[in-house]
Parts: sequence; C-alpha cells; structure tokens
Amino acid sequence: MRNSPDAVPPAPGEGRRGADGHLGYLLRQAAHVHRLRVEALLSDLGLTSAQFSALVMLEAYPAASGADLARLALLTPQTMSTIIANLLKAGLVARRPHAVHGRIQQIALTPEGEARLSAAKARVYGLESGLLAGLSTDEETIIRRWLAGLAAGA
Amino acid sequence: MRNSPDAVPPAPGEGRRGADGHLGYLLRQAAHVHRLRVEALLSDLGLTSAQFSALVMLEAYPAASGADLARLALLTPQTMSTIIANLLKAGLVARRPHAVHGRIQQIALTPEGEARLSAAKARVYGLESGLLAGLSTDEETIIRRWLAGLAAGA
DNA sequence: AATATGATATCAGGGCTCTGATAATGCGCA
DNA sequence: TGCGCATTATCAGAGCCCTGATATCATATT
Repeated sequence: MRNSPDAVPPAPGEGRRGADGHLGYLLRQAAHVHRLRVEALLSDLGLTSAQFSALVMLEAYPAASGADLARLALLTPQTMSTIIANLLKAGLVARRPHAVHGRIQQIALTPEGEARLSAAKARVYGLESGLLAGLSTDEETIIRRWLAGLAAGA
Repeated sequence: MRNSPDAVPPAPGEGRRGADGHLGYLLRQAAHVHRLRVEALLSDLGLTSAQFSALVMLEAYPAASGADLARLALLTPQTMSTIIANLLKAGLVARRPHAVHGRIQQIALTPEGEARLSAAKARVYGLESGLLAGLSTDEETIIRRWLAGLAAGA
C-alpha cells in the first residue's frame, strides 16, 4: 500500500494472489489480462475483442442472424445487437432482410470487414503460442478439457 | 442456425467450440460462464462479481485507498472508482480522508458490508469445489500454475 | 380462422471496463 | 524557496454485458 506501510500487499504471483489463490479469482484475472492483450494488439485496427469474436463467427457461419451469433457467443441477443451495431457503423458488416422470414436480419462481412478480420486473425492467433509456452501436450490437454467443460456449463 | 438449415452450428463442446478450439477463446468463455454463475448466486444479495471482489480485498487490506484497490485488482483507478461509488451508494463501505495525506480517501467496510460479504463468501467459495470436480491434485496444480502465470503477465 | 406460442429485433436502464483529460496533493531536487 | 514529478481522485465518453419490457413476425394449436 502506498498509504499504509503496515499492510504491504503481495505482488501478483505471491501469497493468495498467486497459484494458491481461489480458482475463480485466478480464472477471472487470467481472462482479464488476456483480453487486455488482445485489445492492445487490435486497437490500431479499430477492433475490440468482442467485435473480433463476432467477425470470426460471422466468417464461419455466413448470413447468420443476430440471434444466431448471440447463441454462438453465449451472449444475450441484446448484447450481440450492440456489438453488431458498432460493426455496422464501422462498415465491417452489412445486413439484409431474410428472403423468407420477414423479421430476421441476416448479417454478412463486407470486403472491408474481411480484410480487417484477416489482419486481426494473424495477430491474435499469434498470441496462442504464447499461451502454450512451457506446457507439455499433456498439460495442454488437461487445461483445454477443463476450460471447455466450464464453458459448456459443466 | 434457426434461419439457415444448411449451416448447422456445433453445440458447445463440439467442433472448434470444444476442447480443440482456440485457447484464448476457451479462456474467455470459461471466465464468462463462471462470472454469470457467481452473479446469479449473488444477485439476491445485491452484489455483483466486481463488488464482491472489491469487498474481499477491502477485508484483507483495511483502509486501502481506491488506487490501492485498483492495483490489487489489476483494474484502472477509474474503474475501481465506479465500483466503490456503487458500494458507497449501497452503504456497504464508507470513506474518510487520510490522516496525513490530504488527497487520499481511505475506504472501509461498514458493519452491513461485513455482513453482506460474509454471506457472499460462503456462497461463492462453495463454487470452488465445483470448479475442481473431476480433477486430480496434479491436474489442479497444472491449471493453477497456468492461470497464475497468465494473470501475472507471463 | 382465431388464438396462443415461440423467435427475432429493439428500446430502456444499470453496472463494469477502458482511454483521455483535469485538478489537487505531496515529495524531491535545484 | 520553488519548480517539477508522481500519486490520487474525478469528469467525460465509449464499448461491453446484463435484466426487463415491447413490438413484429411465423408457426402450431384449437
């Protein structure tokens, strides 16, 4: 503490803030730090982490609706709607009404969106190797299974 | 997809959304799902995940300043400031000026804040065991080390 | 055919998180 | 003494994420 020299906080990596802290707390911090890294990497492309995820999904599932994307990302339709709105404003995606279902708006990448996504993927996926640094394949498998189980609601 | 039967998305846990997806993506989803669980658990106490974290730190480091708490949580002072503002509004913490340093505001739990925190901790730490379900101690150590390394900026 | 149900989209509002900018305080050094 | 630097707090603005409520459209039920 800067203001109370009698209660010195441990540095990250020490005490309960380190590997013996609460697992939920560690998970939160790790995801937070990783998200900050991704956003720093993408900031000059004018993309946020959430926008990048949406573009990746849109590339994999073209002509998806907002509700489709929300389901894929485990987000609410309202949240996805604001992300899409920002991508629309930036001209990275476009919408057109569904040919049959009058209410549905299909969303697609624009050429500019594809270009931006391509540049972003090269950078972000470069972080992936850093995430694996120092891990054996067995360890990687353990971690992957644990994370996937959590994400699937286990 | 509900609107395009020709492009069926995998369920969570299948395909690239499962354990063979991108590690950064898995990390994000896992932390997201866990945060939702914590907030569902705490909603009737009127606490968010961020507020709970702040209260835990305040209990461990009494009379910390907003800047201190921000450092502990790896958040910006501005972010911590809004969290504190909401805790103040709810009467769970109180502030008083530092005895020597005129600018610093020291923050402390109120009795109501302590009571609320105590109830919340019992619930949240109960989730911890679920996070460990099916893991050997070796596996747990691997996961802990990986998360802590990431959070520490490795 | 009329109604009920479910899916989609959107409005409103609140909390979390960031960046950028501003102001006040305390400390070190010329 | 006085100036500059670091720290603290705060204002402003933007994006993400949630809950709750509403309106539109499609389909299934009666």
